[in-house]
Amino acid sequence: MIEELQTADGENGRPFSTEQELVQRFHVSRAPVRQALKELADEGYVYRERAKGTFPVQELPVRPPGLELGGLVGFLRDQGLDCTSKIVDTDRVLPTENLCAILGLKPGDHVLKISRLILLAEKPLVWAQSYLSVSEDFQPNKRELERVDSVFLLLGSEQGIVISRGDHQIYASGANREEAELLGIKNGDPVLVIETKLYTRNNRLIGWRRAVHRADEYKFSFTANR
Amino acid sequence: MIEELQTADGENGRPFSTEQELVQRFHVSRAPVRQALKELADEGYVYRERAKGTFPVQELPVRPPGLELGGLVGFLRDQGLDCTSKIVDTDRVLPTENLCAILGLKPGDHVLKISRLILLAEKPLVWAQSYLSVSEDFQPNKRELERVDSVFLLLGSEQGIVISRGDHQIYASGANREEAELLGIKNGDPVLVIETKLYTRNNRLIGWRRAVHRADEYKFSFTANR
DNA sequence: CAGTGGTCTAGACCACGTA
DNA sequence: ACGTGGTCTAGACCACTGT
Repeated sequence: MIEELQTADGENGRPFSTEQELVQRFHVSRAPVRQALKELADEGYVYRERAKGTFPVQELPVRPPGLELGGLVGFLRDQGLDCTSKIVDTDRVLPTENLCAILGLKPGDHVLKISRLILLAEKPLVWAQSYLSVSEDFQPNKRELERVDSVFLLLGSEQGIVISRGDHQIYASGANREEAELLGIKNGDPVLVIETKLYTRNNRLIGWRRAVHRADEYKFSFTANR
Repeated sequence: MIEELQTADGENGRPFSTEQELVQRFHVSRAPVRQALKELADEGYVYRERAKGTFPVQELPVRPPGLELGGLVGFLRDQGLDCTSKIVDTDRVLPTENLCAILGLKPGDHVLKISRLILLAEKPLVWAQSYLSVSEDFQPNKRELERVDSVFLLLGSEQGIVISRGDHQIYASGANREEAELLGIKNGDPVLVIETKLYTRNNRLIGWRRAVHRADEYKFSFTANR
């Protein structure tokens, strides 16, 4: 029902449309109409006011990127940008003490490390390192990883593990030597760091990700409602 | 109904609770139960799988801050932190050319400028400048602004204007002279900048905000589902 | 197969703005 | 007084998962 409503409301567009009208127009009961309107409201296409009505939100030109987990390359490419990614390194490694603490691992546990450089027009944009606490038989090679552009998709299809939530920390910092070298900037230049704890649907902490972004030319955009 | 469910599900807690059980336990029909469960799922307290059941998400200790619009001081204070704010400056001003373009203003229109410094334990943490395209009769003084900790609350109570959405851009940069001075850091030190376009419920672009955060000691945290 | 959540019907009453 | 969205009742059928 929601799909029909989206198109239909796009057509007649601006003025408004009450639940009653939609019930009659689509010959359905009130429940699906309400659900559809609820979803449209949640997504920011309309806003609703009790006793007043439902009003379309005007001129939302493009849907903002939002905060996808591990879909940056695909997103940028969808925008028509020349975005590629290159696996710097991937291996099963012993986590550092710090990482053990974050992920609650025992010393001796191994994690899958994936270090990836995302390039925009051949120029380094982001250096992302993911550490995943997953079974040993999930060890994709470089070629596979570069093909899918995100480990998380592979995790879903091969292991049935869905990353459903991320706790993000964003901060600015100065690039250290390694970061500067990979990103092609100078030591101490400002960088934007996003660190994310990754959770599955049942809230199991399954990994951690650290993404270092070039400060110039990169702005991280998203929309927050409410 | 949702409130009862939250407490009730907190009690019996871990195992699970089907819609049917809740219907019987609370002597209500399925609709409100479903709505309540939907909300709990949206907020990340439970996750639901078709034909399997509803499962509580384990150990969500504190609700993450999220991206409140203009509630930072209050939020930090709620955490028990010594957070205060100081109005650096407030006035009706002529927007710069750049700001005119962003807000779609005509030259000659005035905007309300509010420059505020947020301090954590007496030390500068964030410098936030808000520019609001609002009626002339809304001109709160410094005292009022410092009392409420956010212009947005005043906007709601005095003008009935609700800020319901923000388009954020986050990036790292080096502090310029003015920023460095206000934040007590050195010129060129990394800072985290959050620029936000502010929208009302009917999607009218009503203002713009630029917040410059000290890079050290400050991490911007939030949670993204899906 | 029985049980789950996802969707739907066809009603009902309420709180709240607008006129 | 009327129309709006918010909430609720009491049913129904379906797709899917587990046994």
